[in-house]
Amino acid sequence: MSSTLSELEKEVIEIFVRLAAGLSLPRSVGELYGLLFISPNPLCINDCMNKLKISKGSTSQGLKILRSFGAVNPVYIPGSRSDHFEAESSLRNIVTGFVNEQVRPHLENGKVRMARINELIAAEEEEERREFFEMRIGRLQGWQKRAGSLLPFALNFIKPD
Amino acid sequence: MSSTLSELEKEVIEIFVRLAAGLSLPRSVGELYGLLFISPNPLCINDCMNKLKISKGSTSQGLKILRSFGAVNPVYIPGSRSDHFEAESSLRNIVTGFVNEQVRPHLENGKVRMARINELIAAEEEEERREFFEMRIGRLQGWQKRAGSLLPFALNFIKPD
DNA sequence: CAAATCGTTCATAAAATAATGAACAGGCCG
DNA sequence: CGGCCTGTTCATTATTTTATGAACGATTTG
Repeated sequence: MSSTLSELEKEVIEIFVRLAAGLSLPRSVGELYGLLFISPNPLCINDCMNKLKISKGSTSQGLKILRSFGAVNPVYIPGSRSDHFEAESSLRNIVTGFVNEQVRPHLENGKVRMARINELIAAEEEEERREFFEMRIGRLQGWQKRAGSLLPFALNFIKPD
Repeated sequence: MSSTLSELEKEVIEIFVRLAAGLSLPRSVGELYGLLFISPNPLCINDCMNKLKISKGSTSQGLKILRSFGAVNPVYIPGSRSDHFEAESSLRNIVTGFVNEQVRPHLENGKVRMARINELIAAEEEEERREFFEMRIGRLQGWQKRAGSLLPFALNFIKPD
């Protein structure tokens, strides 16, 4: 297997590097996914680090992250001692994994905070101010709820592939 | 006007600080929006920097970013020489602005790249490899298109408030 | 069992990002 | 005009994030 990147590989990897940046994931994570996405065969850690010229640590860490939301799957290769990986190619699976891992926790956390905020508002003496606060926080809660309901909807929109 | 943050303010600001982190925007941007969101009156740069205890530079920069996608609007205050700002409270306006500024450019860019990638694939001699590449890139384009059509749809889902 | 292979972890180095505050430009008022 | 107030910019500093690679435990091989 060639240890340098083809033009095609470079181009595809760049797409995912940019995507990773947009999601504020480390660049190496984008590189790894891009490489695996366009690779006809599953690759092991050594293949990845050689082709991408990144360190073993980054490779191990990056694949761990990718596995954590199911963007990459381990593949058993008979006769090889190393773990191999291939890119999960179902967008839906990846997005679902990503949302569950990285997005939902924040939404949950927000809900908890709201309880405290509502208490604080109730304690406001001056009526006009209290009403303003209630209005704004009401809106905030509306957003939260809407985000919560948009999510499953969006996931559904990404039909089963 | 008090120059220290009330409990309520702190709590609300924290919500937006976290949100900003999620969008990988500077913390100061979250602080500023949170402060304005819960403020009954428009605030000027000096108000903001005093209450948040951040530098003039950060304040100026942060408000610039917030204005860039319409999360904050300038308000004319008769008799004051400083610009004042209030939070835009229409989620839809903010999300639309944010998507147009920070998301769409990436999608566009991706489309451009695809042209080059398709050329590269066409040049692949070995049939089996070429077919694999076509399959994967086809999928990639499917994602792109879907992301493009999900966006306006999601914006619409956020009804006019 | 000794040597080699594999993968992870973690202290450290390097790089990227954000905050600071002084310098500056423009406007306003006396 | 000259001092004063506003807000922006940008070089520098501080902070945070990411990458590196050596050390390690686990596993396999001969």
